[in-house]
Amino acid sequence: MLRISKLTDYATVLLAHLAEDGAGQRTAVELAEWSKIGLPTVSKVLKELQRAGLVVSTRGARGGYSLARSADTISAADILDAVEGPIGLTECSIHPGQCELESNCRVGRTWQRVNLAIHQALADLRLTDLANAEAGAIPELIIRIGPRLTIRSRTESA
Amino acid sequence: MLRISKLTDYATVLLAHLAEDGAGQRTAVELAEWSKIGLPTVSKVLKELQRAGLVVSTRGARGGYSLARSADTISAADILDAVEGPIGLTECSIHPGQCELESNCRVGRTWQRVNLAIHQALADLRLTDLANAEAGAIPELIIRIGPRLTIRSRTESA
DNA sequence: TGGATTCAGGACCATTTTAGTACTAATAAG
DNA sequence: CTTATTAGTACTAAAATGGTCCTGAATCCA
Ligand code: FES
Ligand code: FES
Repeated sequence: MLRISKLTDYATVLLAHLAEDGAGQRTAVELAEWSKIGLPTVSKVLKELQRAGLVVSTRGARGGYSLARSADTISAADILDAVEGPIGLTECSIHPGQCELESNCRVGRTWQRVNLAIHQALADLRLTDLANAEAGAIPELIIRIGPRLTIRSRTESA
Repeated sequence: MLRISKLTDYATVLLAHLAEDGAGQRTAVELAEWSKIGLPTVSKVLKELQRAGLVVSTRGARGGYSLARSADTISAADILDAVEGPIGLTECSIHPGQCELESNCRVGRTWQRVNLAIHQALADLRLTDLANAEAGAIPELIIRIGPRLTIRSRTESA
């Protein structure tokens, strides 16, 4: 359904680790060893995260990576966007007006809305929540599809 | 973010057309001409939809395709599942226990939940809604992530 | 200063997925 | 029997993904 690339999963794992207490700064090598992911791959992911501004890096001896901001302020959507880029839902959503089907097709716009809604929901899901999933501390979410539809979440008392 | 393959988009377009008033039965050729999608591709998509039980087909002269059930009872999730298959969110979700990272990784389960939630939301979004998106008739959605989190949608008065 | 460490930026390749095509068989109508 | 139409499947081409490697730049420290 919703497919998350391996790279994104790696990113989440790594970020979650960086978010741990006292993790502070870690080198790519440390992270690779800890995570059992290949070093080049870890490097690549971290570089992307750096470009996206989710982690800060220090070069040179005693360098490494650490979170750019607190885990509270990093959302699942941030991670997705960072690693997978702002990819459109359909071809048409990228080049509007160029699609032959556009006249017939009323769907594009709706998928778009759904996409947007999901994105917004994920924007409310914090790294903290991802990391502590088992603890179950997941906060309230509000999603809005288009001008009319709202999706809202709240914590149920189990 | 959420990426929908072209094929899925085609499927939606075609289904929406079949759902139109008085559409009844259409041949693959008609649908191809109407939609401006290549005939072989249209064929392929329709065959998949047939296998998934979303459309029924009649062979031979005067044959064609039509919806297997009313557009009310076909959900966005059905379409996704039909065309894209029941693909897991991450590698690990498919082969649990085989992943080296599993010990470190607390994320998998959460992504899983998110995925599930989205799927459920989409299960409440009907073909009817997709087809009439512009009319804005989008109903209430309820999403549940795990035992604790609930995402709920409702129609806002604009 | 110079060497060691560590990230930055690409280029690059292998594999998998996706999209699309083609061909043959089956089924039904007339 | 002939024609219309879907079913099944195999195949190819193109793109995305996952992963590697190399070269250069920053930083630290002796
Ligand atoms: S398929 Fe192009 S606009 Fe819907
Ligand atoms: S990456 Fe395999 S369990 Fe999370």
